[in-house]
Amino acid sequence: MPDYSIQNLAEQFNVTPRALRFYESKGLLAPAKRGQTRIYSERDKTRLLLTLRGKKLGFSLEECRDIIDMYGPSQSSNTQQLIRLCQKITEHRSALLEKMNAIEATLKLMDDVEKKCLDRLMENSN
Amino acid sequence: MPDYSIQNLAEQFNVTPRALRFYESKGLLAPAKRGQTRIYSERDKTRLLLTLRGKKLGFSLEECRDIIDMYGPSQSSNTQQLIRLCQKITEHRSALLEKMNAIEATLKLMDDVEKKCLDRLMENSN
DNA sequence: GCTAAACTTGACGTTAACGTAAAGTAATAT
DNA sequence: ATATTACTTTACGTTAACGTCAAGTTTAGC
Repeated sequence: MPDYSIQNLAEQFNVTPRALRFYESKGLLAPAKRGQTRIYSERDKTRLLLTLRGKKLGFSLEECRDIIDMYGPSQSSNTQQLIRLCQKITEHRSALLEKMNAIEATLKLMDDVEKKCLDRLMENSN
Repeated sequence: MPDYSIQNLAEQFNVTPRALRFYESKGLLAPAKRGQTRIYSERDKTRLLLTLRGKKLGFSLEECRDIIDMYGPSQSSNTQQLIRLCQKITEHRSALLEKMNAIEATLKLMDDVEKKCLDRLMENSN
């Protein structure tokens, strides 16, 4: 199982080591340590991927952490918590669907603008 | 054509008057003024909608402004600028498509987690 | 054994997106 | 006429998400 240095992982995802330490301080990552030095596992890599994916969608780091923590192998066989998880998933899903709608609306708008734009370019080239 | 007070428009979109003034200071809105008082038109309302839509998708206010300004009735028959606009649309579109992919990936992940969650709930209820 | 490179932990600085409080004005109700 | 209410500007406060030093440690090469 391949492990990564902080610099290496940072480069893979095009972020700075500072960001990785910051994410750790916020509970998003929890790399192993050999002495003082951080060692990132595949699990950390996956969590980082999910974090950045969440960020791209406009979620805060705290939201990302909560979501990722829940989706992880929480192993909570506790019925109450399982139900909570299902509820959270439903909430989160509708938030994502709203964003989808926003994207689709924007894409449509952009298509219109692009058409008008191209039309004018045609006229101008006469 | 219906105009809106700052309070009214704010309520419609569930934001604060402070936010509207802030958006104005950033060049996103430009309401008319009767004396000191702001009067928001349909155009302002539309721009606000687009702003909030952009925000929901994780764009900064500055990005929102740039995008909205370009898509607006810029009336620039200037060929150079029309070409720039088309390029910007292409860029922006690929950014949106990336977000779509992120959403779809997350939705899939959530479906998986939900299934496992429901499976466990079934077991527990035995 | 020494230096340079890569790592570490503080700690303060910065930007974005507003919140909030102060102090004044303008319209409206009584 | 006055009090309340809704608006205004100005300005400082706040949170998130890091950037940017400063100062020390550990590892790798020679």
